[in-house]
Amino acid sequence: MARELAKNYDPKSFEKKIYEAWEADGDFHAEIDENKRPFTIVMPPPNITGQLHMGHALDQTLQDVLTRFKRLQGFSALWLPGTDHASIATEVKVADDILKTEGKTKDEIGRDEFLKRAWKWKEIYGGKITEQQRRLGDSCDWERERFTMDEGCNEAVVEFFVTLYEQGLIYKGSRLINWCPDCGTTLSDAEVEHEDLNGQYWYFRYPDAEDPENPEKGITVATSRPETMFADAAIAVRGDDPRYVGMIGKKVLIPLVNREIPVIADSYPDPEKGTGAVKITPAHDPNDFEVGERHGLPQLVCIDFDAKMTDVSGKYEGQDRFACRKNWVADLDAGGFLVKTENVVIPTGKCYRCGTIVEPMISEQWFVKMEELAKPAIEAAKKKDLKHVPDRFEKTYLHWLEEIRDWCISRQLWWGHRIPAYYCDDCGELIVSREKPDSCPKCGGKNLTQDEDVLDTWFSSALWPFSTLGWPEKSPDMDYFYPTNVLVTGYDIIFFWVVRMVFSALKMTGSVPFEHVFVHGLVRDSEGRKMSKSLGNGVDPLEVIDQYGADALRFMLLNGSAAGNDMRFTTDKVESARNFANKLWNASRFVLMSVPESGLPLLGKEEMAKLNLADEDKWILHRTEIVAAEVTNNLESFELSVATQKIFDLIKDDYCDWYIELVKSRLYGEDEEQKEICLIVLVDVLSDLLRLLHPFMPFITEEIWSYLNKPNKLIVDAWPEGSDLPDFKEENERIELVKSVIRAIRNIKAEAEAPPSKKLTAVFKADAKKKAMLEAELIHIEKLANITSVAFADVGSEDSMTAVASGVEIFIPAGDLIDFEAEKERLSKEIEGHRQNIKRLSGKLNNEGFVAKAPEAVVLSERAKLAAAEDSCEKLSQRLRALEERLAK
RNA sequence: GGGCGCAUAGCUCAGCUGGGAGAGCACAUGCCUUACAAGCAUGGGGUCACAGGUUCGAGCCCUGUUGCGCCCACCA
Repeated sequence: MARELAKNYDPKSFEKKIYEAWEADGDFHAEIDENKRPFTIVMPPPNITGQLHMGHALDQTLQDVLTRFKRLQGFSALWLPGTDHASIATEVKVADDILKTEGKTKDEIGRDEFLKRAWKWKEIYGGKITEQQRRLGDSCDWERERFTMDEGCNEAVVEFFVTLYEQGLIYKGSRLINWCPDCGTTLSDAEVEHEDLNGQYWYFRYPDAEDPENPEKGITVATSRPETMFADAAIAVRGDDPRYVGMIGKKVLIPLVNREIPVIADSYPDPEKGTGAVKITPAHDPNDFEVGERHGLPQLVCIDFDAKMTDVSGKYEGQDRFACRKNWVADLDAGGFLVKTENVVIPTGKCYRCGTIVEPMISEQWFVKMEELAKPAIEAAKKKDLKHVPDRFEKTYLHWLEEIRDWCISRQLWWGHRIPAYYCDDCGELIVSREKPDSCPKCGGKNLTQDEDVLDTWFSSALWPFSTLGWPEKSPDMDYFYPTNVLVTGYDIIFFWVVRMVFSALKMTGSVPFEHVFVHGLVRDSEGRKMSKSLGNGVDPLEVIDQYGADALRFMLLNGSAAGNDMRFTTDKVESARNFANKLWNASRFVLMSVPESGLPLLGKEEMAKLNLADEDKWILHRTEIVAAEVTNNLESFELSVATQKIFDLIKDDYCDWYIELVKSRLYGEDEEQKEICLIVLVDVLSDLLRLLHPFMPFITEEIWSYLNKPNKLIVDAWPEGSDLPDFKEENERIELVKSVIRAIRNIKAEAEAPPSKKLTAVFKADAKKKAMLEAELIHIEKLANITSVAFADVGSEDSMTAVASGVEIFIPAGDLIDFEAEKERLSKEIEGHRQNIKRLSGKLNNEGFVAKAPEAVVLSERAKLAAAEDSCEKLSQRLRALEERLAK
């Protein structure tokens, strides 16, 4: 062959070139093709603010493997990429950037100008991440790339919002919400992270309104947030709590404030907790809010949106909530109202973006009513229309849906989809509409103002699997590619995103958005810690790619971690993957070097079977076929790491370590016909290996493929689907026998520390059948075990080292190399091993239960093992006795 | 308070529906053998956390225990 592979495997020299060729030729582009079956994955859109990290690398690699596999299988495989506008995260970054570079705040710059900057940001950083994805080898259809805030997505969001509103599933209301004082916006429940903080309970006495000076009277309550006392509306106790039954209906005073509040009976207080009496602050606690609703209590607000105290807090007005807490407690203590304190762990809600402690606030916001929407999503999982892989994650999914509360979707931000609601400036009428109305339908006024707020990012992400395919239009893509097949994502995002996509899709498209949810874990650092910016322990995938190549990184991420489990990133593993790539490179180089200038005839499997194939040819063809079938199976069941391991073994062990070595004698021999035959097989099997490995290591396989004079590129070639080759039973048996004999001889020689240059011969004692098998393969044994000559005899010379392999007794006359004491020990150890094996097996076979109940095949195979062990044991024992006699002399 | 995961070779981890444990790295020994020293060959090393149970048979299924980790939770 004219071209030879470069001497060294250097991924840098071809990865970029290969990717550009794929992209330029449109190999990633999926067309609607009625002759093909569709396969669709919609990519979880990375945030435009982000850099590609190891988590992305894993997530994307998994998707790419599935996509490339299906593409090779002949599907019209669509992997649809895109990025997410990431409302809060981006807004914070852009605002920081403006403050840093221009010294202006968001408000100073104004909404319109801010949005212009944000779009510019998007152009710069959104493009960065897609460049990084190209480095990884992502075979996604860039022609269909989308953005969660592009026109189509906006249309989908408006349609979704208006539809839900019209059906009464979106409402605006004054409810208790999570407020981040730092980000200045509401958060959904999912955006609040819980952390246990050391805190305390303060026990304060609320004096009896009728006898305020009497320290024996009144009610003591515990609180972890004393600063909310200014907004207390009642003290609640259980109606049947004997301690407080007499107080119900009476009034107490908020200490120092001296405002009267009632003592009410409610089911909420738990007599076991605290003092059994609870202060009720409807505007600052979700439970209290509900109690307040039940009893018609006033909703006083003592903390404002900046986390500062309001005017109901008297002299504390304007103080920060935590500063006030400190001062207020001191004042209460001085006033004699502090009964005691108790150190406790307080579960605290924090903003998932900035870590600020979330303040529950009462506020008028937009909500999605969840109960009705959640039901079909629960059903879909239970009916297995939606399948989680591994299935344990279904629990996470169901748990979230079953506990779900109404979803607060309005955000006090600018960067995002603006809520399609309009207010009439004249009469205050609220209009929700797909288009901005010309006039107020109620009063005819022309002055309409759109709601200032934008929607939660996840409100648009929820539509991603279908908004990207053209919905709400009845697009051909929707008909063909939807519902999608697989969603690949980390377990940390199931409730943020997966549940929302499912219920949104069921509502709007009438079907689940994807059939499988393929869940993966986190990539941790080498010590098992989460990679994080603050720890500075993140590993940049691009640096790894620069050093080892994208294929090595991908292979490392895929190999040796079970689905859904976290994995550790170590350079060891990347190196090992790179070494494997190097192995394949060199094996291919060897094959290509051997192919003649004139080329080889291209034969199909059936034609090849008619050639005068050697045993090893048939063996490797068979092995490849078996592994191809297994790997297909593994990939279809999402067992990607098992699949990589099998391909690894096939290439390294079977092809490189055995087949290539077995074939060398013919390749370097004189028989031109045999030379050509083994080259045909070498190339054919190599082609299949490249096909099998391509989804995992796309670059190196495509690069090597380009040297094989194939009519098309590997990426669009075909998956090895199996053929009608016979099973080559006898040939395989012969090769396995040869392998085991070679291993035994190598073992003996290694034990004797014989250098390979030492000329040694071998004598075999074998029955007629095995003798015939071995005679047919002698050349291999001589070459691979480094033996100068082999003879068959009934007994080996006394100064031989001995082993038994598959019933063949092997004698290596080693003369001066033998240390007889060591040889004796070696034999004894070997015999002991066999004896234990015999004991175990015969025990098993003497067990009537086993013989009666175990499958026949198992019994037969155990019998065969026993016979083999007895045979080996017997032969080695004879040998040992002879050795001992000789030593005795 | 509820749920989930993990415990297998010195280290990092595989092990599909139960039929006597594998890989990579590390270690030891011998090799520059014309694809590969980013390599080749060979070897050592495991009561599969513990205790019960089911089964002819358990790393795998059931129950309990211990240790580590994660998630959820309205947090007097």
